[in-house]
Amino acid sequence: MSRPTQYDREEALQKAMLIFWKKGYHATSLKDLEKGLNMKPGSIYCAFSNKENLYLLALELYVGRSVTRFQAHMDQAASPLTGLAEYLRGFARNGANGGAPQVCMLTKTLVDVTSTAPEIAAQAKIHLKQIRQAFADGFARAKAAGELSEKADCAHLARRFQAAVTALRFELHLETDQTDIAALAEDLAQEIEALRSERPDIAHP
Amino acid sequence: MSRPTQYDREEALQKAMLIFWKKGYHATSLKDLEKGLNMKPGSIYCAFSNKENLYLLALELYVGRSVTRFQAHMDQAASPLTGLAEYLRGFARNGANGGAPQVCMLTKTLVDVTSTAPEIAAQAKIHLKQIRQAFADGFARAKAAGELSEKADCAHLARRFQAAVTALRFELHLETDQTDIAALAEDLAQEIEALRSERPDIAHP
DNA sequence: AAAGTTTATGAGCGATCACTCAATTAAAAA
DNA sequence: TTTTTAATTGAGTGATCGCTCATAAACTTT
Repeated sequence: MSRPTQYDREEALQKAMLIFWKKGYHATSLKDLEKGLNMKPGSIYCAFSNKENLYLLALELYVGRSVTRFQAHMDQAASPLTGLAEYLRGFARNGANGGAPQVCMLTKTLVDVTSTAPEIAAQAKIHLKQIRQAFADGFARAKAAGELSEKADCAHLARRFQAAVTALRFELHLETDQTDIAALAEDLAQEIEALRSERPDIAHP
Repeated sequence: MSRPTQYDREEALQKAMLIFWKKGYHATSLKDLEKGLNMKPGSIYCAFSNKENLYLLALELYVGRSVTRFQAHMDQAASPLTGLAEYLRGFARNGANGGAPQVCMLTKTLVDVTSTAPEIAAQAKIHLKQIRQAFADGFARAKAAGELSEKADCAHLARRFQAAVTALRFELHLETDQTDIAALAEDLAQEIEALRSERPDIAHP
């Protein structure tokens, strides 16, 4: 079976993700990665093929974690709709989810590479859709729990929710005052809670 | 007075802005600019000092136009609050303001350069604040017209409005279906109109 | 025309880019 | 131990990066 790898692939990938997330695709050089991963160029290419592929893998890791975190949050929420609203408030609390006060990596990717690396952009759009689907599932749960009107359009609400998340995370990126972010998050959270159906248990006509 | 310049400075600057806006700061090379402006490297540096300075000038041009366009829109609106709501709907209509279906250049800048070109990021934040102030002025006009409660916090509303614009323009960037963008814009516009005070002419207690 | 002044030119600067590959090293298998 | 197999290395690839500067060109003034 020959010589085993010296690095931990998962660990290297996670480091790469953080570097890419912080600096962006174009601004991150192989030198940055060599230093950050503590790997020589040859090893990086042996392990991850090339910069673009490494970036795609980093994106995948990012999305997987995001979805997992969101679902974990929803599972421990008092109710689906409350969970969604709280998810927005959460951005204002800890300084950010996972300790990284930044734009969503997918947003950053799409802004960075849409006109220069279309394949990466296409993949990022797919990932955004995955996350939006997770949000839609959350709204569907709220509907099933009678918190939303039967007529509520979950896909539509999910897009709006994602827009709110995007905007909030962009404010985090700007390092806007904590107070102002909290106020914005509170506004957006209340918009979600305002969707709560007044008649929680009416079946269709 | 010696040899006159061959190029039109304003025109060159506008072209540079469009190139930077499309590709971003890092991804735009001097070659791109040489081609786009039809100027040789020496001339570009003679006219605009360096890439960073040219970018800052392009940003300034962008912001000036954005503010002007917003104010022109507000001046011809039926009422301030209606104008604000219509401004959001406007993004869904023409495919974008000025024919450029993209993220706001300031958003793009901040995502692109915050961790790699701090001076540009700092300037972009100042510009964002300028625009937010223009939005706040719009809300102040609405308040003066009795469309908003006396207690309304214009600065706070302006930040929320700007967040809505950011999110909407990001959707434009994604080339989301026209229908979905229109639905999102309509939602956001209605949130603005929902602020309309039911008692338009009550002075303070 | 000649002198003076400013702009335009583009080959080329050193630095850095993403990336390669022949040589070396380290482990498992024989 | 020897052989086999794969991982690691890092100097070096050509391309491109932002940028410079000596020279040529175009205009006004004398």
